[in-house]
Amino acid sequence: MRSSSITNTIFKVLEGQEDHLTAKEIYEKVKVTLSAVDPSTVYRSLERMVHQGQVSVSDMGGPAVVYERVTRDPHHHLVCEKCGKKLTFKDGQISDFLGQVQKETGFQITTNHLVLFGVCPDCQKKN
Amino acid sequence: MRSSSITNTIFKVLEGQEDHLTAKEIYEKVKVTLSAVDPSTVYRSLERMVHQGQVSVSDMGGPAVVYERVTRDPHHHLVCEKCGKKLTFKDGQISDFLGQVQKETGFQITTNHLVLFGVCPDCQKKN
DNA sequence: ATTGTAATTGCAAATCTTTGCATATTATAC
DNA sequence: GTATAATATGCAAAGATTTGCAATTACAAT
Repeated sequence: MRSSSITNTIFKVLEGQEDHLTAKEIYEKVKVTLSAVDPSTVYRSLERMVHQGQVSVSDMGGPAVVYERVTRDPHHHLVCEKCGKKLTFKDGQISDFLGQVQKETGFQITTNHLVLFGVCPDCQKKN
Repeated sequence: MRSSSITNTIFKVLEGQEDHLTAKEIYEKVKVTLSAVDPSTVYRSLERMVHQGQVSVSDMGGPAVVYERVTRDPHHHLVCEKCGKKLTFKDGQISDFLGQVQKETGFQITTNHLVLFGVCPDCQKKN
């Protein structure tokens, strides 16, 4: 596997960021360092990194899917549809569930960043 | 809630279809009936229908997210990353899991069409 | 029926993302 | 090191999706 300059720049952008970023946001931030970079290059690099499992892509209910660096410490989210509040799960319970699915289906599960949607307690009260 | 002509046409398109459809595919099919319809209208209607819980939207690993009519009989998928093979779960085990999440978090879970990714047994052997 | 209000639609333009192709870069084998 | 093959990049163009705004349509209350 070759290591390209853009790949490294994308990694840095993702690491320097607490939140998840959309493809366009990543392109904007990469452009600060590599001002001549073409959007298509960033989009293609992201696609490659997702395919290689270095980066996860998820629909978090926002206007576009978001990307995040995959780490050794998987986590998952529960997002409130009404107010956007985000809960983060540690992997424990989720991976038990995924392990069970794996056992029953024979599939080797690769999902590493699950996003569930719901309505949080506060928003439930408001109805 | 008012019922628009486009909403009904989209429902018919989704019902007459076994598979999941992308927004663009839905637009193409709606245009057969309503030839003058604007793409933006279809995209906005889909967004509305998702927001109202009539339609689910999921990333199934394809080039774009896909839409499906929500029914009383929820189901979920396990998709092979390598060959695209799709397994369909009945709601049983998944809803147990979601129920548990609901109990632990207080969130009322609205996720009605979960998609997990993995590598199927056949593709595992090929490595 | 008429009026007032809110939701829906079409149009045009903007924005975001993808694709085809030629060039450049990197890795591999000799 | 040189040749060869594979991968990555930029550019331009095409395609998909979103947005702003004005006009239309549906609904509710009178």
